[in-house]
Amino acid sequence: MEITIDIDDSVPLFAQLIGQIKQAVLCDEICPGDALPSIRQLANDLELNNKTVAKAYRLLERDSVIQTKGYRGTFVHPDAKANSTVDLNAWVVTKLGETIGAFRESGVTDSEIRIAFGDVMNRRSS
Amino acid sequence: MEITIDIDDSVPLFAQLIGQIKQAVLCDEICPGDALPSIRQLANDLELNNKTVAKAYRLLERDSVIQTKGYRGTFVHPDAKANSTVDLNAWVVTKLGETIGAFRESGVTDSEIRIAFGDVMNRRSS
DNA sequence: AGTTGTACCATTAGTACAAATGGTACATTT
DNA sequence: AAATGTACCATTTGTACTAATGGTACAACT
Repeated sequence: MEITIDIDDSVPLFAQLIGQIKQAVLCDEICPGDALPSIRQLANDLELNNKTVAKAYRLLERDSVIQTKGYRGTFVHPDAKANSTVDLNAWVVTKLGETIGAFRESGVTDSEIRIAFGDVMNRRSS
Repeated sequence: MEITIDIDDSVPLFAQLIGQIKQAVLCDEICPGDALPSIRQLANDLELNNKTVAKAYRLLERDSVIQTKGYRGTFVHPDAKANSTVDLNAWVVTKLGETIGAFRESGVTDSEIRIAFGDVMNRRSS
């Protein structure tokens, strides 16, 4: 499995990582059960910070593309192939687009939408 | 009708204006058909910039609280009282809260929600 | 002992936007 | 001529977030 990171790309590093690992799963370069390099090791190979790789792994595990088994390492999830095609973000964008579209048609200002968005995001996290 | 603007308030100046005019409508201090001070005049009285007052008037007209009749001036909308209680922003916050709540329950990161939000907002404005 | 994922502490640089200000100009009515 | 709402040009200040970096520490396994 070859992973290439382009620092000059506008796509965030952790996002590039996620994309390439998903791609590798879809192309059968890595199969369910296969072990993935450890966070520290991959970070070292790609000359990235541990946190950057850890962030990618965290997101990949949430999407059930990989499975972390504590001290035993990280492995490709059994349903990785199916879950790599399911783009959670695409669903969020679509759903959010519908909602915001309705606002705009009602004459709500983009500025007001942004403010409301900020309120909603801050109220629940505190 | 007395309007008080507090520069030190965290509430934006134009928002204070909107709130106070709506309040004046609800309290019958100003009634449908009444003339409102012109943008320039009100800005002068309150020591605000023309644009700030114009912004408030623009939003108030969108909400059908006031009615601008070009060169003849600005007047209180016939349905002002009803429209002053309808808070468009509250509806936006509620609806947006439901949508975002669903995202969060699906494990979507706040960060990802923000990114998706940014994508949606930029798609149509450009 | 060494490695695993993970959780805290923190800072830096960059981006994006809100809010407000300022000036100029227009068409149209009184 | 004066006033109306409106539209465009622009800048400044402050905030808030992202992305990435760095360091330290933990419990549990090999």
